[in-house]
Amino acid sequence: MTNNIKVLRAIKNISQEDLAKKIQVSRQTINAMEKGKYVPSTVLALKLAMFFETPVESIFTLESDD
Amino acid sequence: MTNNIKVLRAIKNISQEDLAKKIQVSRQTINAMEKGKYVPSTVLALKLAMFFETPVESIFTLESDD
DNA sequence: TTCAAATGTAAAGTTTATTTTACATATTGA
DNA sequence: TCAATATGTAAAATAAACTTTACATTTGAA
Repeated sequence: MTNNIKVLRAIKNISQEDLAKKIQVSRQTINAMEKGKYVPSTVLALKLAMFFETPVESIFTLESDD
Repeated sequence: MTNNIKVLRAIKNISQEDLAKKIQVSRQTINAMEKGKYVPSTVLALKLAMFFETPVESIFTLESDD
Protein backbone atom coordinates (compact mmCIF):
# COMPACT_ATOMS: atom_id res chain seq x y z
CA MET A 1 0.00 0.00 0.00
CA THR A 2 1.17 3.50 -0.82
CA ASN A 3 0.03 6.92 0.40
CA ASN A 4 0.43 10.57 -0.50
CA ILE A 5 0.42 12.08 2.94
CA LYS A 6 3.58 14.00 2.20
CA VAL A 7 1.92 15.76 -0.73
CA LEU A 8 -1.28 16.47 1.18
CA ARG A 9 0.80 17.82 3.99
CA ALA A 10 2.69 20.07 1.61
CA ILE A 11 -0.58 21.39 0.17
CA LYS A 12 -1.82 22.24 3.64
CA ASN A 13 1.66 23.39 4.60
CA ILE A 14 1.71 21.55 7.90
CA SER A 15 4.71 19.88 9.53
CA GLN A 16 4.86 16.20 10.51
CA GLU A 17 4.86 17.26 14.12
CA ASP A 18 1.78 19.45 13.86
CA LEU A 19 -0.07 16.81 11.88
CA ALA A 20 0.89 14.26 14.50
CA LYS A 21 -0.58 16.47 17.21
CA LYS A 22 -3.74 17.04 15.21
CA ILE A 23 -4.47 13.35 14.84
CA GLN A 24 -2.93 12.36 18.15
CA VAL A 25 -0.08 10.10 17.18
CA SER A 26 3.67 10.49 17.54
CA ARG A 27 5.69 12.35 14.95
CA GLN A 28 7.56 9.14 14.22
CA THR A 29 4.31 7.48 13.32
CA ILE A 30 3.65 10.13 10.67
CA ASN A 31 7.20 9.92 9.43
CA ALA A 32 7.22 6.14 9.21
CA MET A 33 3.84 6.17 7.52
CA GLU A 34 5.01 8.64 4.88
CA LYS A 35 8.07 6.48 4.33
CA GLY A 36 5.84 3.45 3.86
CA LYS A 37 7.38 1.67 6.80
CA TYR A 38 4.07 0.31 8.00
CA VAL A 39 0.38 0.08 7.43
CA PRO A 40 -1.60 2.41 9.69
CA SER A 41 -4.83 1.44 11.42
CA THR A 42 -8.20 2.30 9.95
CA VAL A 43 -8.79 4.79 12.76
CA LEU A 44 -5.65 6.61 11.71
CA ALA A 45 -6.67 6.49 8.05
CA LEU A 46 -10.09 7.96 8.85
CA LYS A 47 -8.57 10.70 10.96
CA LEU A 48 -6.21 11.65 8.15
CA ALA A 49 -9.10 11.60 5.68
CA MET A 50 -11.07 13.93 7.94
CA PHE A 51 -8.14 16.24 8.46
CA PHE A 52 -7.30 16.46 4.76
CA GLU A 53 -10.98 16.57 3.82
CA THR A 54 -10.56 13.84 1.26
CA PRO A 55 -11.63 10.18 0.97
CA VAL A 56 -9.46 7.47 2.47
CA GLU A 57 -9.13 6.03 -1.02
CA SER A 58 -7.52 9.22 -2.28
CA ILE A 59 -4.84 9.01 0.39
CA PHE A 60 -4.10 5.29 0.41
CA THR A 61 -3.76 3.00 -2.59
CA LEU A 62 -3.60 -0.78 -2.52
CA GLU A 63 -0.80 -2.46 -4.41
CA SER A 64 -0.66 -5.85 -6.06
CA ASP A 65 1.10 -7.46 -3.10
CA ASP A 66 -1.55 -6.35 -0.60
CA MET B 1 -14.90 3.05 15.66
CA THR B 2 -17.91 1.13 14.41
CA ASN B 3 -18.58 -0.72 11.16
CA ASN B 4 -21.48 -2.21 9.24
CA ILE B 5 -19.79 -5.19 7.73
CA LYS B 6 -22.50 -7.50 8.96
CA VAL B 7 -25.14 -5.55 7.05
CA LEU B 8 -23.06 -5.30 3.90
CA ARG B 9 -22.42 -9.00 4.14
CA ALA B 10 -26.13 -9.68 4.48
CA ILE B 11 -26.87 -7.55 1.42
CA LYS B 12 -24.36 -9.51 -0.62
CA ASN B 13 -25.46 -12.70 1.09
CA ILE B 14 -21.95 -13.93 1.78
CA SER B 15 -20.78 -15.83 4.86
CA GLN B 16 -18.00 -14.70 7.18
CA GLU B 17 -15.91 -17.55 5.92
CA ASP B 18 -16.32 -16.72 2.24
CA LEU B 19 -15.67 -13.05 2.87
CA ALA B 20 -12.56 -14.00 4.81
CA LYS B 21 -11.31 -16.01 1.85
CA LYS B 22 -12.08 -13.19 -0.56
CA ILE B 23 -10.01 -10.69 1.34
CA GLN B 24 -7.48 -13.18 2.57
CA VAL B 25 -7.85 -13.05 6.31
CA SER B 26 -9.04 -15.62 8.82
CA ARG B 27 -12.72 -16.06 9.56
CA GLN B 28 -12.05 -15.05 13.14
CA THR B 29 -10.68 -11.75 11.92
CA ILE B 30 -13.97 -11.04 10.14
CA ASN B 31 -15.97 -12.17 13.15
CA ALA B 32 -13.96 -10.12 15.63
CA MET B 33 -14.12 -7.11 13.34
CA GLU B 34 -17.91 -7.33 13.06
CA LYS B 35 -18.08 -7.62 16.82
CA GLY B 36 -15.98 -4.50 17.15
CA LYS B 37 -13.27 -6.36 19.01
CA TYR B 38 -10.47 -4.56 17.23
CA VAL B 39 -9.51 -2.00 14.67
CA PRO B 40 -8.48 -3.50 11.32
CA SER B 41 -5.56 -2.25 9.25
CA THR B 42 -6.06 0.19 6.41
CA VAL B 43 -5.19 -2.53 3.90
CA LEU B 44 -8.07 -4.57 5.25
CA ALA B 45 -10.40 -1.57 5.15
CA LEU B 46 -9.51 -0.87 1.53
CA LYS B 47 -10.01 -4.50 0.57
CA LEU B 48 -13.44 -4.51 2.19
CA ALA B 49 -14.31 -1.25 0.44
CA MET B 50 -13.30 -2.75 -2.89
CA PHE B 51 -15.21 -5.93 -2.26
CA PHE B 52 -18.38 -4.15 -1.19
CA GLU B 53 -17.92 -1.47 -3.85
CA THR B 54 -18.41 1.32 -1.36
CA PRO B 55 -16.15 3.96 0.23
CA VAL B 56 -14.19 3.11 3.37
CA GLU B 57 -16.09 5.91 5.11
CA SER B 58 -19.39 4.17 4.46
CA ILE B 59 -18.16 1.01 6.17
CA PHE B 60 -16.27 2.47 9.12
CA THR B 61 -17.29 5.36 11.33
CA LEU B 62 -15.13 7.14 13.87
CA GLU B 63 -16.50 7.58 17.36
CA SER B 64 -15.82 10.26 19.93
CA ASP B 65 -13.28 8.15 21.77
CA ASP B 66 -11.14 7.51 18.68
C1' DT C 1 27.00 31.71 7.83
C1' DT C 2 24.33 30.50 11.75
C1' DC C 3 20.51 29.12 14.33
C1' DA C 4 16.14 26.97 14.66
C1' DA C 5 12.81 24.14 12.83
C1' DA C 6 11.87 20.07 10.18
C1' DT C 7 12.93 15.66 8.84
C1' DG C 8 15.14 10.94 8.88
C1' DT C 9 16.20 7.15 11.43
C1' DA C 10 17.11 3.60 14.97
C1' DA C 11 16.54 0.73 19.04
C1' DA C 12 13.79 -0.93 22.75
C1' DG C 13 9.58 -1.47 24.67
C1' DT C 14 4.37 -1.81 24.84
C1' DT C 15 0.14 -2.62 22.86
C1' DT C 16 -2.79 -4.48 19.54
C1' DA C 17 -3.94 -6.94 15.18
C1' DT C 18 -4.15 -11.35 13.17
C1' DT C 19 -3.57 -16.42 12.94
C1' DT C 20 -4.27 -21.06 14.35
C1' DT C 21 -6.67 -24.46 16.66
C1' DA C 22 -10.43 -25.86 18.84
C1' DC C 23 -14.97 -26.27 20.51
C1' DA C 24 -19.73 -24.84 21.50
C1' DT C 25 -23.99 -22.97 19.87
C1' DA C 26 -27.30 -21.49 16.38
C1' DT C 27 -29.62 -21.85 12.10
C1' DT C 28 -31.50 -23.87 8.20
C1' DG C 29 -32.76 -27.20 4.78
C1' DA C 30 -33.87 -32.06 3.63
C1' DT D 1 -35.22 -34.77 13.56
C1' DC D 2 -30.65 -34.90 11.50
C1' DA D 3 -26.95 -33.14 9.41
C1' DA D 4 -24.56 -29.50 7.44
C1' DT D 5 -23.36 -24.83 7.53
C1' DA D 6 -22.74 -20.51 9.91
C1' DT D 7 -21.59 -18.05 13.85
C1' DG D 8 -19.61 -16.99 18.53
C1' DT D 9 -15.81 -17.32 21.31
C1' DA D 10 -11.41 -18.36 23.67
C1' DA D 11 -6.53 -19.17 24.44
C1' DA D 12 -1.90 -19.12 22.85
C1' DA D 13 1.29 -17.65 19.65
C1' DT D 14 3.15 -14.40 16.22
C1' DA D 15 3.45 -10.24 13.65
C1' DA D 16 2.92 -5.65 13.29
C1' DA D 17 1.52 -0.93 14.88
C1' DC D 18 2.80 2.68 17.72
C1' DT D 19 5.44 5.10 21.51
C1' DT D 20 9.40 6.98 23.68
C1' DT D 21 13.89 8.56 23.64
C1' DA D 22 17.58 10.02 21.36
C1' DC D 23 20.52 11.72 17.89
C1' DA D 24 22.00 13.02 13.18
C1' DT D 25 21.01 15.45 8.93
C1' DT D 26 18.63 18.75 6.16
C1' DT D 27 16.47 23.01 5.17
C1' DG D 28 15.22 27.66 5.34
C1' DA D 29 15.13 32.12 7.10
C1' DA D 30 17.62 35.98 9.41
